[in-house]
Amino acid sequence: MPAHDPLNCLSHVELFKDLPLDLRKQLVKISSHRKYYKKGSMIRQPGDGQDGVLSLDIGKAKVFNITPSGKEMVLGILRQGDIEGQAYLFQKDESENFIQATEDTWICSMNYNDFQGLLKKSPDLALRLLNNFGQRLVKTQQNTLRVNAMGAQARLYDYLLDYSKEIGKNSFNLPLKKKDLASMLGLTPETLSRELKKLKVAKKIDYAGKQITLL
DNA sequence: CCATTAATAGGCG
DNA sequence: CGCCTATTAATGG
Repeated sequence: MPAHDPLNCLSHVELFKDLPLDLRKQLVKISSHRKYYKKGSMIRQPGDGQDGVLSLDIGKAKVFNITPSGKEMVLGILRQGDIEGQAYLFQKDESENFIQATEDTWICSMNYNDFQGLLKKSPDLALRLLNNFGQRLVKTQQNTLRVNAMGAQARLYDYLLDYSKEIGKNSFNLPLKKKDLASMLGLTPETLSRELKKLKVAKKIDYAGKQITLL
């Protein structure tokens, strides 16, 4: 792995990408850069005492929590350039969720207080953060709606359409394991597997393994 | 190889 | 539809 360029790392994050140079330099100063997390290791979990916002530099991670009945509920996934932890701007609590690396992953993180100090200096940054947070809210609401009001096949198909739209391709690889996708959609892996097959038979999609194509 | 995890299939409530 | 179990595929040492 080549030497890490802090400025380059920030360029992966849409939130920071176009900030004035001096602000980005300040961001670099207050960040901890490219912490390595082996595949399968926990990046964060409740009660670990970590705070602040983090950005995923390289790799992939899933955000989830455990339901009262002891089952894992996947809330979402983080891909390159995604940030997580804005919630600490609005509530002082530590993370209630688990974040686990699903691949070998490098994380850059920023201390909460330092980050907030920078926010005060940059209305631009604050505005972007707010928008980013708002987008996430919409996504969360959409998914809640899906889980509550749609049947299994409908919410699976809806998710696929959504994701396809997000990355701008109608053929793609699932960014999660199917069991994790099932968890995120509130399905069992078995149901997901069956509904995928039904969609295939119905000629709405085609797939092989994680490779999905919308028809 | 063996062990573990993921994906799929089939049966049942 | 979820839960359970069995079989198979894929992965890792």
